[in-house]
Amino acid sequence: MTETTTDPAAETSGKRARAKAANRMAILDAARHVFARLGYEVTTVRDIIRETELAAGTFYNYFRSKEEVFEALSGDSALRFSERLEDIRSQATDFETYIRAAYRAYFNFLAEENAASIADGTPHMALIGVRVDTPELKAVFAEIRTDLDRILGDETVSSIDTEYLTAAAVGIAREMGDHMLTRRPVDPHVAAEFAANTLLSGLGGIAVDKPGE
Amino acid sequence: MTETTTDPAAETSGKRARAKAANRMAILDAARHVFARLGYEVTTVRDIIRETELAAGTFYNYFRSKEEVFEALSGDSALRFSERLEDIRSQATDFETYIRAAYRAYFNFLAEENAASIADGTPHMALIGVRVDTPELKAVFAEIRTDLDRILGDETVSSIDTEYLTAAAVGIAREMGDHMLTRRPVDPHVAAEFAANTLLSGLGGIAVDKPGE
DNA sequence: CGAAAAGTTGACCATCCGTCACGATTGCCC
DNA sequence: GGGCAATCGTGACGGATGGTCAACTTTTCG
Repeated sequence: MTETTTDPAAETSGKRARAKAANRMAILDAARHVFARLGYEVTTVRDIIRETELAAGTFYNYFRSKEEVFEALSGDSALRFSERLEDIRSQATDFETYIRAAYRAYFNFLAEENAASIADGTPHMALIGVRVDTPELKAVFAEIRTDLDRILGDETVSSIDTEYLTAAAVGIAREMGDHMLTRRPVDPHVAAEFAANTLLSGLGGIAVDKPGE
Repeated sequence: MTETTTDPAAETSGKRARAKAANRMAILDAARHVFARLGYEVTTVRDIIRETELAAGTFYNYFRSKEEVFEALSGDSALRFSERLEDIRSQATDFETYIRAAYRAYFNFLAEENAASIADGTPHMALIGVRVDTPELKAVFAEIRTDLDRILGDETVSSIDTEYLTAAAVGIAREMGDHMLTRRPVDPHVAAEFAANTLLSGLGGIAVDKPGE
């Protein structure tokens, strides 16, 4: 009984751990706001820490640099999307179903994550001009490729370059996503259908433009 | 005869203009090297200027920041590609011909521009992790969209969302381009064919994988 | 309760950015 | 040629940021 608090993932075990979590969260929140207000490039670590109650030195107990904060934010985002992909993966067994569901999920996700920025006029991080490939993002791409490998392995005999196929699918999503966010109103459904039709049938799939329905 | 040197675009009019051009070129060359050697993010203006014979203050007579140098380099690159697109535009009158030629041109261009980086192991700027949308790049995208507007206007009756179509085409190119550059050997032909088939026919176009020829 | 551990603080030094007064070089007119 | 005005390069300087660290405060736990 020397170790009573053996809760592995206890929500708030001690005062120390609670403060640690709160500080980390405060820095991330401040960073989100400052990035949106000043722009990522010109933001300094001082700008971020000034938005909190903490001292300059404390920042470096949590992150090594401004870039690492960005990656944490971006990583969280990628992780949240990865969870949605999980559901899609388990339910879709053929290529078309998977692709349609994945694009729907992605464009909806993008619209939701940027809902605040869309309401006021704030340009969101995706549109600031830089696009960073974090490890978490690459991990999501790898998951998608694994999914495609599995699905296409069942479906077809000819060998397909799934690395390129994944790249094409991801490229369509990323580039179209930027454009979708600039439109008013933002319509994830239209974007998802367009993207899926393109990847499934190319120009032919989008030219006929759903005759019925 | 008071104005003898009325050459509008004279190559090297005076000593002053020659030095100006040489200095600008020296800074751009130095920047290219330093970006490749140290990485774009950590490079400072001092690092760039130290690679030249110039003083620190002189840098700011030519560029306002490191970012502006990057945009100049990237802008030049976009302009060079735009010239190739010019030829394609004038020759291609249908969608398939245009798309195939454009992808071939792009992936070849990408391979050529990064030939040096491919030879030694230097990771090139496209792969450093950031991707910046310069005005010149956006201009090229706008050109492509105009081309598609014209070609598809002739070809089909149904209205197509050419903004999204351009985004999809561009997204495929950019994302696949990154992957192409990581392969050894770099094969622009394969990449171009894959990209074109995807945009033209979607999965169907790449699954059958050219039976003849 | 008291000592060790963990964490916070803010000052500190090195570095970088962007500016600017000064000096040198060039263009130009007589 | 000679001399003046404009242009441009120079390098030091003020301001600001990055990252560190010794001292201090708070929590944990025996």
